[in-house]
Amino acid sequence: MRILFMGTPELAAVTLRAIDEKEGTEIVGVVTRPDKPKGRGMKMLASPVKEYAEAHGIPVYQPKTLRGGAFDEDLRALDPELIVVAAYGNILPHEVLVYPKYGCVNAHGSLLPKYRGASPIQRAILDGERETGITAMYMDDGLDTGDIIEKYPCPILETDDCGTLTERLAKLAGEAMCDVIDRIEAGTVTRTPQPEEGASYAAKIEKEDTVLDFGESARDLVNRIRALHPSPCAATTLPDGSPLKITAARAVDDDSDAEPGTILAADGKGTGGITVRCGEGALFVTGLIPAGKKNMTAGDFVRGRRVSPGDRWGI
RNA sequence: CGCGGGGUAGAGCAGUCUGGUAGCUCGUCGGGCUCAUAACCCGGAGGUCAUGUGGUUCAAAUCCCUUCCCCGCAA
Repeated sequence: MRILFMGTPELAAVTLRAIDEKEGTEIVGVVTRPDKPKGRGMKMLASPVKEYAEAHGIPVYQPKTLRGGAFDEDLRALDPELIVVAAYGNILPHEVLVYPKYGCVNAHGSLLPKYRGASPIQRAILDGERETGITAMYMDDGLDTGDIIEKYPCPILETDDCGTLTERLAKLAGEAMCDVIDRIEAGTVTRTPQPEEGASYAAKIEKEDTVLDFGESARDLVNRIRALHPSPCAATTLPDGSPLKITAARAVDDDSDAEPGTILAADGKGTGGITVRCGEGALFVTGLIPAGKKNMTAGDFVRGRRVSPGDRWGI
C-alpha cells in the first residue's frame, strides 16, 4: 500500500518506523514541519521524523502550509492510497483529506473524545488521570473530531512522567496504525462517530503552565512535575531569583504551619531530598536542574550548599 | 554574530574582583566505636584548576588572549 506519512516529533518518528518496517507497506513520502532555528545560536534543527526519513531514503516534504493548494502538485505526484498522520502540527485542508483512496487516518494520544488537541499526554498526567491511550481515527475538518476506528488504552502509572508515558504511547501508536492498515486491507475497518459527551480540549503547554505554585497541594504539584518532564520541566525560583527546574519529586505528609514554598528540610546524604512546604502536604524533591547546570540529584544540590532549611522558593 | 551562566579530586560546590604552597560537603579505601547501622570517631588515596611549547609577572585556578565542550533564557 502506498502511504504518505505526516508527523513531526519523536512519537511520530516511532510510529513511522513501525509502519515502514511493516510488510506490504510503502512509505512514498514524509511530510513534516519545516526545520526551524532553535537553541543557542539559532541553529537549524530537523524534526525526528525528518531524521528517520533521511536515514532510510524516504523523500521529505516540508511545506510551510498545506493550505491553498501549496502541496497539491506533490500530493498528486506521490499519489498515496492512504495518509497516516501522527502529531504533525499543521491543519490538513479538505482537499488533502479526501485525496487518498483509503482516506486520512490519525493516531491521537488520548482516548477520544477526551483531550482533543495539542498536548493530550501532558494534560492527562496534569489532571492526575489513571488511564489514557491511543485513538485511531479518520480525520475530518475539525480538530481531532473525526470518526473513531479503535481505541487502544494504556494505564498511567504512578511512576510515569511524560517521557516514559510518551514512549509507551509511541509504541502503541505504531501498533495501532499497523492494525488499522491491516483492517483497511482486509476491508474490515469500521468507523464510529465521537460522542460529544465527555469531549475536552488539551491546550498546548505554555510557559505559565510550567510555573510551580506551592500554594497548590503537593499531589497536584507532583502531577505538574511529571506532566512536564523531561521537557520543558516544571520550575520555580530560588531566593536569588534564578530559575530552578524540578525533574523529580513525590508528595509527603506534613502538618507544619510554615508558609508554602518554605524549605522544611534539606537532606544531603546519598540521593538526598529537599522537603518543600505546599498548600497541602509537602513536596519531597529528589531531582532538579539549576540554571546553567545539568540534571542532578537533590543530594548533589544540597552538598553544593545551595539550599538550607528556612529558604523560600517560588517568591 | 539573539541574551546569559559554566568547565577546579568520582559527584555537587568554594576559591577568581583584592595573583603568593588547592579547600568544603559527600563518595571511596583502611581502621575504630557499636548488638547493629546508611549513625559517630580517626586516618589515607585521589586534581597538569577544560584547552594552548599562549601573553603579562619574581610568581597565575586567579589578570589578558585562543580553541573546544556543557547548560539556562529568548525565539
